[in-house]
Amino acid sequence: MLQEKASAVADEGMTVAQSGGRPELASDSLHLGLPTTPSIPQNNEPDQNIENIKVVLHDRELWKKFHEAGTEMIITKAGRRMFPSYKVKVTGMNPKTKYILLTDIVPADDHRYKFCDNKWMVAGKAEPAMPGRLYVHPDSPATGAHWMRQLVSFQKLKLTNNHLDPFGHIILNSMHKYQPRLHIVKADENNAFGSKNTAYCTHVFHETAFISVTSYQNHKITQLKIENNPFAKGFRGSDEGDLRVSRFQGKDYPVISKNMVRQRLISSHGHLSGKLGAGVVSSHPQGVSHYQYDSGVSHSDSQEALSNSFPSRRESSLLYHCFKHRDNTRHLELGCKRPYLESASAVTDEHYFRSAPSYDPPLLSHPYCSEALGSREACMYGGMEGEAGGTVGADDLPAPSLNCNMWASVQPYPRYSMQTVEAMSYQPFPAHFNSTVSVPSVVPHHSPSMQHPHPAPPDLVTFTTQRVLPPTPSSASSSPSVPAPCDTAHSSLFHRKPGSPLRSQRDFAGYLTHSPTSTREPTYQYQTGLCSVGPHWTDS
DNA sequence: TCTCACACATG
DNA sequence: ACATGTGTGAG
Repeated sequence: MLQEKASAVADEGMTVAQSGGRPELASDSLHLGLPTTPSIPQNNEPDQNIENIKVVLHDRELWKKFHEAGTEMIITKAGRRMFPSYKVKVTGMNPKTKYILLTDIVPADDHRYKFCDNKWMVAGKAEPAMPGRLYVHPDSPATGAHWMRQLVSFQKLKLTNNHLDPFGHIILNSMHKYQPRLHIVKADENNAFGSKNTAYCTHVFHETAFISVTSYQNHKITQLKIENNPFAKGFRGSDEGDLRVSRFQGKDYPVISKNMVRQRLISSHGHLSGKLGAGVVSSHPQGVSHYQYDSGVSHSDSQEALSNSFPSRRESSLLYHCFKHRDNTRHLELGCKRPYLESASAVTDEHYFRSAPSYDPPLLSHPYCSEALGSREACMYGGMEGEAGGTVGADDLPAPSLNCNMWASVQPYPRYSMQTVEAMSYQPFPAHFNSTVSVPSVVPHHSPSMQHPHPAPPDLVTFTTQRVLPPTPSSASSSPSVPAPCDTAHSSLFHRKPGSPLRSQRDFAGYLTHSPTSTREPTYQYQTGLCSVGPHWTDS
């Protein structure tokens, strides 16, 4: 089950994310001695809790190795897991409070890349973002005690390049750079998302950024995968690093792959010196704080540690921000445990990526499906024929039986603004979401222009928050060439339907995304609701 | 660039 | 034994 031991976790270098208003370097030593806010009783101040949560990236050293070489993640039609897998150690939660942990993967910039001369180069403008989907950890919602008990693994999350993916996997464009993010949402029944005190935090470990590919480009990456991924053991050389016996095509003699040869020819080139961004922090009085941490890599010798084959703005730093939703509206129930949802990263228009070194739109609108399902099973999706035993989630859990469809959007915020979440308005999540609603067929992800927003579903949840300013302007801009933070983000949450075997995949064909909002609005809007999806994608 | 069947890996 | 996660290399 757990490949990793808790003890091992503690010792590994990890990037620590911590809130609380003070910036800290995410050095290995940090998370060990940090006191949790002493004066605050965890039981009384939920919002405080979320700020006290610390998250450490598991296996950070491995992530760093990949990062230094320019991490690549394979994306396939059927969905491919990430390796290294995304696992975190969480501390500082209120043991009794319930939280929902989820991840999403947002564009890291607005470029398309190509691998030339053994290095990644910008090859043009990015394709319109895919519908952003969220991967909700299958254990969600669960108590703080549960999450803190052991590593939280998102290893079952899968990436796909199929724009019409029916499995709920996270959809990405090949040859684009992405940044995984972790979101922790307080899901206490007394403070369900959307309620006055609901809060969530977003943690970003920059060493987990990667470029999606359909086949590995950099042989260094291939080797790292082979050397470290147990499933690729078969490709490991007996002793010689590069030699291996081909078991294919009946060959039984040592062979050297093309990649190896190519790689060797090009081999030596350090190139690129990544630069460690200084830890930067900024917080907003209103309750939103947005931190950027240094990776914890020593500034001295490892300047190049961060160098990696692809251009990157902020190497190895951790970005954290926490939002307190201060609205005074009703709240949603959080009873759904399902891994994938639409996220806030979908692109809306051409300006989308333009801005964003800190593409970190506050994402969530998280209307959870109603409670009808209390069990974990209930939340796993149905229609997972392709999935192993119905485990789509991170950890062997049964399929959900919910049928929810959500739609949400987030407005972009200015690049250098501080994050603030102010007003939120929201409407109750439709009850029928729980049941078996026929899901619309496909998302008309009218790519770029969101001019004509998808008609808002009758019942939708809308959160409007005030625009937030990114923490630091150029904070770690080691690469000026990579500009922009995402201006826009909108998210759509996807809910699977109950495990109805027959309807499975097809019915799911659509999740949706689409954001009606203009990129210039000063506020964010999160909307959720049922929506139908259009049949075509203009992918390109 | 991308897709597929394949041998071999985990669990 | 089975289901499923790997990179390969031809197409």
